[in-house]
Amino acid sequence: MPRPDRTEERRDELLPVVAEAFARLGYRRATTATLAARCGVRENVLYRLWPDKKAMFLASIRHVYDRAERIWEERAALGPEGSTASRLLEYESRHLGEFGLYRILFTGLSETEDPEIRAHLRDTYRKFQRWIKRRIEAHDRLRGGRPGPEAELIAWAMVGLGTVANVGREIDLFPARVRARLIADAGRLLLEGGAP
Amino acid sequence: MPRPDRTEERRDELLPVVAEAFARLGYRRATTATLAARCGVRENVLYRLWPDKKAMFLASIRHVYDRAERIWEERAALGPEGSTASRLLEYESRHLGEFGLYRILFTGLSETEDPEIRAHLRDTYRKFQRWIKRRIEAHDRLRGGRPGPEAELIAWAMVGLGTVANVGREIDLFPARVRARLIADAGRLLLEGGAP
DNA sequence: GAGTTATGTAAGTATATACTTACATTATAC
DNA sequence: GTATAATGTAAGTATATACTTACATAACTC
Repeated sequence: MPRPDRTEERRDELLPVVAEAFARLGYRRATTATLAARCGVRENVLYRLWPDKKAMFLASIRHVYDRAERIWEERAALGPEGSTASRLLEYESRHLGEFGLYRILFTGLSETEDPEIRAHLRDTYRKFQRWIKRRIEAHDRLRGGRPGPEAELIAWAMVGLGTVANVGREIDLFPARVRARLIADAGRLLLEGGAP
Repeated sequence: MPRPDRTEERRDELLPVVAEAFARLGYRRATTATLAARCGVRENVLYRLWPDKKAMFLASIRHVYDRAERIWEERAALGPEGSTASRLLEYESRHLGEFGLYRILFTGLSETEDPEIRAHLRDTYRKFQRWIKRRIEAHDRLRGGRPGPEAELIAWAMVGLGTVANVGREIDLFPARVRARLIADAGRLLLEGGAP
């Protein structure tokens, strides 16, 4: 009898490394050679786990999103539901984008001509926004109706806020202090709709 | 005597085409071959106008930003100073990112390991934010103090709003109607600080 | 231990891509 | 018209990159 197939486990081991490389380098610059090197294996090992580079990238996006969401869920569970939204804002203002979610979504945006990548990005952005939206709605239910645009739009604006904050960190647009206030203050304005 | 040097004029003729290609395809996918083809010339003609591909890209960023700013200035000049900010919001909600500014900045973000590109992106984002900030301040002066975060932060949040709106258009995250409301409603909330 | 298949190693291939070179052609000043 | 340098054409080069193939080795079941 042959030795057992550990393909599944091997994928789970290597995917975080691959995802990190994609997030750091971007889709194009993360060559299969560098991916393999970072994993400490040869290229063909990766090709036994995924059919091609694109599949590695799509799996990476999924992985990074799932991990980020898991962390948020954990943070959310730490306090009462109604304050989840503001606590996450506070949390994000400190640990901004440390899961590489923004980064990997960004690099994907240069590949939007590929329909599969495009569809995958769309799904992920939508999941992201829906997650935020649900927290805003919970916040509204407990705090009373929020004046101003509905949660749908505010959630998208929050995605934008996180995005610019991450770009800012990426290329040193502003000091960390400004970044934290950006998330916290502008975020609160969006969340509370200008109410005191 | 030799024929006169038209290098300068040639650059001005080809730069819009090159910039468009970079904005559409991204830095990596815009190969020198495609750039030349779109310009209707051979590659070496481009290399006589710019030392390398990176220089073409940097010039393109400059070009796209300058053109976008010129358009905004024209729109701004159409009405009283204090309402410039809201009029531009309204304008942007309609003609969103038609100058490719967001697009070309985005593609550049995958190349931030190159110090020159990084510095150039930083400069451009800052110019962009400062321009918006000045309009917000003018708006504040005429409408009376705005409650909430200072113009500095709001201007960055606006950049984020524009960014997410453009990403949304790029990969069909939401229908055009939602996009317009996103810019208009969330934009107004940021601008007015929740005041009626 | 033998048979079987997963796993690792090393090298190879076809293509794409940034950039160059050699040379013919053209437009201008005199 | 002619000298001169700019401009256009065509091909070439060195390298990088996604993906493959051939083969040795290791681990598991019986």
